[in-house]
Amino acid sequence: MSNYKTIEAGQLVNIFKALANDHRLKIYTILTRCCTSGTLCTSDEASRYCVGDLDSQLDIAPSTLSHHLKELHRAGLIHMKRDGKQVFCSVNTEIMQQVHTIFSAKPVGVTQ
Amino acid sequence: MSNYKTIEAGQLVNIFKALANDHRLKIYTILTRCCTSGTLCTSDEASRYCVGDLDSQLDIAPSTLSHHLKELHRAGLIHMKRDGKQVFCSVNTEIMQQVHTIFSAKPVGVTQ
DNA sequence: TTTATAATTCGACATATTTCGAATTATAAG
DNA sequence: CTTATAATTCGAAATATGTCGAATTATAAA
Repeated sequence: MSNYKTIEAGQLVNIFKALANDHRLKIYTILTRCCTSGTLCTSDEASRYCVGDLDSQLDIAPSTLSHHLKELHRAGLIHMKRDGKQVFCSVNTEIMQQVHTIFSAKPVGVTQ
Repeated sequence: MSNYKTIEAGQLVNIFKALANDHRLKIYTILTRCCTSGTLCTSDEASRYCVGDLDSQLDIAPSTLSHHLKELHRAGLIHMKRDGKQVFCSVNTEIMQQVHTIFSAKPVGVTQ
């Protein structure tokens, strides 16, 4: 009935599953920080990190990181794009917006 | 440095863990719906459901529901208060507000 | 006090998740 | 073509989570 965007309940639970892990939440947090605190930033200049750069901040095996990135990607939380030998990751700001909406209003914007 | 409220990273992961399950997300969604769609509602009149009422909507054993409610409560997402033989549950709107904040701005409001 | 109702705790079992190392794929450089 | 670098896939092992039924606790009613 409503004409604003909603997240389907099944997808929402996958989003929470994806963020329900220390390493994945840290990855998402790193990708979410696009600029230094106190500086200005526009919403669409999300930061890009290649997998190797993330790995250096995480103390887990590359295969484990790869698995976690796949989970975040499956949930639609991040973008992944190969550029030469490297794969670059960035947040999906659109999904971020929608999750934001869910926590903002009652009744919640979830279709069942 | 900032003087607005933040959620500590460890708590945040527990919040996501709590919501990362079909049954628990449904419980939270039920509690979040304080009024019928289209009617007015003020933010602090969150609905109260007793455990038995939730159970009738969920198709799980009472012991399982009890376990899930404990998880939601541990994460700080819901309040639980006994009134006679029954225990009534309602959302913690303050936490809801804080999670909302996390998805609204970059850099995110998480202390590490 | 005894009985009934509401909810929780406990222990056991099944399923899912996390993690790693080894092997593999993708790409670029020599 | 061969070698090096970046990342992924696969299989196995350890840990965590979800589920139930039986027993227990809390409260109210008879």
